Amino acid sequence: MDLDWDLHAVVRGCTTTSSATTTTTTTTTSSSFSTFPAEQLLSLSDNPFEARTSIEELHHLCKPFFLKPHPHSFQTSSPLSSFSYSSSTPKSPHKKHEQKHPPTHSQHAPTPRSKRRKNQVKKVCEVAAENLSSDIWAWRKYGQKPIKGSPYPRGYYRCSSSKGCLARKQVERNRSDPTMFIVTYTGEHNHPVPTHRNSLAGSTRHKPQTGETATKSVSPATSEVAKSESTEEDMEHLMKDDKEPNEFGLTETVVTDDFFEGLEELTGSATNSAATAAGGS
DNA sequence: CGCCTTTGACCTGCGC
DNA sequence: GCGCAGGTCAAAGGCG
Repeated sequence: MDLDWDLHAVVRGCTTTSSATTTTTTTTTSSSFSTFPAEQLLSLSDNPFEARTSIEELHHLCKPFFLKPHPHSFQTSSPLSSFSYSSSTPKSPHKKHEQKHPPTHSQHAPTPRSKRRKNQVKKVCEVAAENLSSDIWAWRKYGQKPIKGSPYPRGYYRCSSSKGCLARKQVERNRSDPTMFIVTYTGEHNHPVPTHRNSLAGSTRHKPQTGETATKSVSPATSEVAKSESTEEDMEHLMKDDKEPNEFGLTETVVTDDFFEGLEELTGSATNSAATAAGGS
C-alpha cells in the first residue's frame, strides 16, 4: 500500500533463471553469522561466494521446488527446524479461525493460518529483477505487507497450480540492493510442474496512473520491475527450455529466520559481486 | 467464466 | 498479559 512495486511482476520469476544474474543466499557463511549454525546450510557449495555459480546455484536452489522428489529430505533438512508439511499444526489449532471459516473453504488446502515460526525452514534465493520474469509455476498473490525496517513491502504468494499445493513464496526487494529480490520459499509443490500457467488473467493489471496511484510508482523499485516486465518476452524462450521438470535438487539452502535476517544485511555486498561477475545487470 | 491483483481486516506468534 | 509485527483471508474489481 505504501510502496507498490508490483510484486506480481516479480513473482513470475525466480524459480527459473537459466540466464539469471543471480546469486543465492548461500553467501552467508561469513563470520557475521556466528549465530547461525553452519549445519543449517545444507548441501551448500564449498564456496558460496563464488559468483560464477550464482546462476547455477540458484537453479539448484530452486530445483527442490520444481518437483517434490523427497519431501522427507525437506522435513528433516534442518536439525533446528520444526517445519513440517503436515497439514496439521500442533501448536495452533486455530479454532477461532475455523469457526469463522467453516467448511465453506474446504476447497482450499488445509492451510493453517499464520504459521510464523522462528525455526521454520525456508529456502531463500536472490534474484535480479530482470530475471524474475520467468516461472514455470503459477503463483497467486494472497497478500502484501509492509515490513518493518524495510522500505519495500513483502508479497505473499501461493501456488495456484493445485489447490492443495502447500508451496508458498515470499518476494521482497533487497533493502541493500533494490535491483535484487529476495525470494523465500516455504513448502513444496505436491504436483508436477504445470505445462503452462493456469491463466494470466489479471496478472498484467495496470492501475490508472492518475494522481495518487502515480505516486505509488515513485519507488525506484517500480521502474526496475517494469523493466523486468519488458524483458519478459525475452525470457519466454528461456522458459521454454526450463519448462521441463528439473531433476531433483542437489543444492539447496535451508535456512531459518535467523539466517534470513542476517542475510539481508549481507546480500548487498554479496549480490554486488555476483552481479558484477555475471556481467552486471 | 475463471483466475488474477489489490487491500483492509483479522489472526497468531513472539518478545517484553 | 499486552502490544507489535508478520502472515492469511476474503471481498471487490479487472483482464484474457
